[in-house]
Amino acid sequence: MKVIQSINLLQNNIFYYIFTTMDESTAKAKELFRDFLNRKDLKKTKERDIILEAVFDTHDHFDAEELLILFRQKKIPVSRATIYRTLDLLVECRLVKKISFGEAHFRYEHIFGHEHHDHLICNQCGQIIEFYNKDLEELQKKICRQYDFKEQDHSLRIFGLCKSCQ
Amino acid sequence: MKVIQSINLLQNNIFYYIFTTMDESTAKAKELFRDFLNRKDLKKTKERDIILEAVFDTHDHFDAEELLILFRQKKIPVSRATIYRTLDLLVECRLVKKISFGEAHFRYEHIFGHEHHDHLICNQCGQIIEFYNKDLEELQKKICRQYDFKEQDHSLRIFGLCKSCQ
DNA sequence: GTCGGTGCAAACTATTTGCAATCGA
DNA sequence: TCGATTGCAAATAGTTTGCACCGAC
Repeated sequence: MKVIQSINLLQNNIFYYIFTTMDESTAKAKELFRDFLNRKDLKKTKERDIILEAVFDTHDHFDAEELLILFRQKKIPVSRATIYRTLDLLVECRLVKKISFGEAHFRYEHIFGHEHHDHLICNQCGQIIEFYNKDLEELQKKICRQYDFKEQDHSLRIFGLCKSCQ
Repeated sequence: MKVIQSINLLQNNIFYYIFTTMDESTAKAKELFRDFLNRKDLKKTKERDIILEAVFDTHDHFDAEELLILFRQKKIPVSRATIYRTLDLLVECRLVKKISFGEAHFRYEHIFGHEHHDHLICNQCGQIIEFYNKDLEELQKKICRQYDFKEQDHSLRIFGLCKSCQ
């Protein structure tokens, strides 16, 4: 199911009409984000809306700069500072995950509508392969019990060479 | 077995004599580092020696700034730039591992004389618990085979609450 | 109207780099 | 000797922050 949706931006007396199709999980994420903002007495702004949509449109591990470039290309006026501030909020309400792939900066991925997964990272071409393994999850739970540790999140990254780079 | 060892530093016409005890694994690491430097036609300098020792003295996950502070306290003249440059070399020759615990900077740990291990990280007090699980290693190998992926390294971090913070 | 939000530029943190002086082989 | 290494300070990359203005409720 797709939902047709429009955003109106008024800037320098020019209206920007942006029509996008929004899938169900984006719609659900929006709802959750709205609830989160309400709970925290924060305001719903068009910038936060735009960023959430861009994040859920990207089925990839993006960084803050990439979002900024995307917005500039599309002539959508959202500043770098707002991107960082909004990503923090999205991480706080657990719609987005902040991850480090061993680079000098952070990447993000949306997690709503996605199963938890881990990553295989190719040291040669940089390709990132997502995988999920049930046994692995079980084993980690077992390890946490051993150490009396209450797990909240985890991240397994396997670095090496992908099939085509070997 | 401990080895008594001395380093002489000549700086501003003052000799600094630093006597340290060096355990076997540090001695072995030094040897490996020396070989690495030889292979690469790089020079053995007192700074590189000092940094290697400090790294192997620390049984913890330190960062570059902590090393610098340590050297300043002990009045050992080694610059920040040299610390970063030498850590890169130690990572390259696989005596040291560069890890990210989700902070804005990197940490390092020496790996020689240590079994591979993974980390439980307490979100409350910041404590880092190291663990090793054989089944986990096996399972990861199996996953790599599934994806035709040649593993070179991996890192599993489980974030949550340690026993005393729950 | 009242705060909270935004954009901008400046600040800040971690890290890297250019360069002249110094040092190791 | 001669190129590699060092320390310094400046540059860079990523991110955060102060502040004046703007906008959601």
